[in-house]
Amino acid sequence: MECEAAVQVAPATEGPTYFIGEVAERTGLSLRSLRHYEEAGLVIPAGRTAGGFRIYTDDAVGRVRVIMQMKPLGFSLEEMRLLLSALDTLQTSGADQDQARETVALFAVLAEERCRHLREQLTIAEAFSTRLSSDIGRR
Amino acid sequence: MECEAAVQVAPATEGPTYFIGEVAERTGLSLRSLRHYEEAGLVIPAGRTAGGFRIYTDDAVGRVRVIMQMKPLGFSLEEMRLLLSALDTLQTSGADQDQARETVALFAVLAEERCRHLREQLTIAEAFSTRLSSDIGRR
DNA sequence: TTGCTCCTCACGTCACGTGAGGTGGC
DNA sequence: TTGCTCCTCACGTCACGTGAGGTGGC
Repeated sequence: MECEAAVQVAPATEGPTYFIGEVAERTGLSLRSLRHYEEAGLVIPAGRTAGGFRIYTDDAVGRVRVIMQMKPLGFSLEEMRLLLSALDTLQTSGADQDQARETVALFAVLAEERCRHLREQLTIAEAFSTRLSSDIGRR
Repeated sequence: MECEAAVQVAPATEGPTYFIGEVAERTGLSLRSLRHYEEAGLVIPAGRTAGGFRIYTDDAVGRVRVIMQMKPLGFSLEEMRLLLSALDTLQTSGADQDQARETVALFAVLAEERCRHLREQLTIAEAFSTRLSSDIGRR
């Protein structure tokens, strides 16, 4: 086997670290989803062990929670990536603050739209549920 | 080309008939979705023209509307097929009335569960939307 | 050393989207 | 006859699920 650059990265941040299974347990997601989120550039582990095990920090868990909040609103992983990136920029007080603020503002508008849509769907769903119940009773 | 049994089926039921485009317009679905629902056994056209055009009746439009109500609740097409079939049985007063009623009752329970879940998701989504708005304001 | 956890492919699935190339309806 | 609508493949996409075969962590 070639030396696949199994770099052991000591996480620069302090605090507890987790293997993928612990993150899955804390969030209720599958291992596959977490790996898929890494592939999509959404939740990158802070490092890897010498053996290749993903090392996550609390920051990663926080990002997963944002993803789980965006899911019901029907955002794509690519959209989530954009928002998470913008939120990062706002937090780290780096460059492109204005750009990031604009992106977050855009998502705030989108989120409200989707909330309205979700409320409509709930109304439809409740009507459907009621209809089914009455269908049973009818003879 | 072999005689592919291009059977011209005069719809037995009375009332207006539609080509697929008209059904799409009335329901807001794509042509592809309607064809997919036929493949899945959900919405079968009442017949075909000699040239192979799908002929839909108002009954089909009704079935599509049920599908669109079930969508927000996250039911699979297979589940929708089961429910539509059971509702058909209840309406046509044919055999297996009890079985059909049981199926509808099951779906009524599932629908209520899903409604609760949808309400939870809405709550989460609204909290997320609020958070985004406050993130913009913060400096 | 034994298990349990983790790893990377890589194909499968569900509900369609999206052309390509051809033909019917009025 | 001209257009617009419809037809059937058939491959693509998105967000993962699901093994297969192998190895790390304690």
